[in-house]
Amino acid sequence: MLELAILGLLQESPMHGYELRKELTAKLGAIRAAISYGSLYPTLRRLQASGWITEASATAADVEEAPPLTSRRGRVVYKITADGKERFAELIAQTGPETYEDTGFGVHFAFFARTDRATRLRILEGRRRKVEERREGLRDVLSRAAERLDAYTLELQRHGLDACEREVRWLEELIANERSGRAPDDGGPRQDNSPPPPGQSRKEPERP
Amino acid sequence: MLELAILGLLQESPMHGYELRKELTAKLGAIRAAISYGSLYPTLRRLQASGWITEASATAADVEEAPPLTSRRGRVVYKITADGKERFAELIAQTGPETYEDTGFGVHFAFFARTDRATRLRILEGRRRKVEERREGLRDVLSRAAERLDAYTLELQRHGLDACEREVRWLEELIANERSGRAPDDGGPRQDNSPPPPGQSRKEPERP
DNA sequence: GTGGCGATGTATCGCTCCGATACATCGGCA
DNA sequence: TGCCGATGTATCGGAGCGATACATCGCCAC
Repeated sequence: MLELAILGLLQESPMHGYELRKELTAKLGAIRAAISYGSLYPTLRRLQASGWITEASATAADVEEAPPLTSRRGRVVYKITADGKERFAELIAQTGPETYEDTGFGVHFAFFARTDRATRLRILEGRRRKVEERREGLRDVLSRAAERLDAYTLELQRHGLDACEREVRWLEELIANERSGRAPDDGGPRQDNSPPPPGQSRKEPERP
Repeated sequence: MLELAILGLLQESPMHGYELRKELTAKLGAIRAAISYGSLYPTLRRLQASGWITEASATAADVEEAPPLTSRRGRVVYKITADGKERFAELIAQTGPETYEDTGFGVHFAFFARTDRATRLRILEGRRRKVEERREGLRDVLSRAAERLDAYTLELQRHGLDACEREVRWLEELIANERSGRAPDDGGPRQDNSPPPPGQSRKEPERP
């Protein structure tokens, strides 16, 4: 998942680790806590070994005349390669079981602007199915096993059930919007060729 | 976290691995997917090595007195020890940063019936703080960095923000109930000294 | 009766990711 | 001048997951 997110961000512009983490946090803040460096750096190394990204030290220009005695460690700027872009396209389009899990879904959704509509629909519907299953599981527990559980546990289940129901409704809306050709926050359908979907975004919405 | 959950469940009755997983799924279904055996068995081994639980093979004789749905199979039944109960009490009362994380909070909450009121309040307030911080982070992104993000990413943030606001409200209610001495789903206050939380539970609510 | 099949049951392996920790540089300001 | 918080790179141990393997049980179709 991290691999996908990193490739997606580097596609927008080259970055060094610290920056990458901040952008990652901003983009994925809704679905997970800040990424750990213990995940980030090893993943960057792996991506580099696979040839999806390259390293371009920023020291040369920055420090050129005064790097002397102290072991000045330059920032390492990572840049996506052509292979990396291919890899991203492959990852973003392929859907497996974990695509519908909380984190997996969130990451895929965060890059929907770079995903084609058919894939978007597939993912939204897969996620809906997943959340519906979870919802049914919670309903079962609440109706069939309620007497075995204490009041706090039941309250937890109720809260979880509520969250599931809300998410399903949210997904239904998104699916309906996709089918009718609207962007997530547009007010209505578009049948003309005016400024495409993005609402207030300055990023290109569909195939970049 | 798994350690705490297993000790908590085994406190109610001895169980074998498969059963434990099912109970775990029922109890924690609202906060996490089914536990993996790749986590469960190694943890059981660790708990056993530490002396918190003991292994009691359920063969012939055992099965006859407790004949649920199973038969005489080479199952391994785990049972909590006195040390294990102490360990559980220690874990359930101690709060660290991860106590307020999604999973950590959920597990602690699921055993609130075995937690004293002061600790319950501490945890609920810590969690509220955590979720509020998350909420502020999302608001910041939505107000300050909105133009940098595409419509889908923004929609994700909005949905996350909504979930945060809801959870804070939920926590406020729970905190108010705790302060006024009500169980999570009771209809009114209690000013006598009858058993604190249990609602309709048949389980003993406080120190067993 | 017997063959298959889904539920029950125990177990391991490789992997991803996290949290803690260490260390170094930078700009500002007291 | 000295301190501090933000920036920045990096590793280590461990928790938990998903895939996989394998064995037994109860039951129903053939």
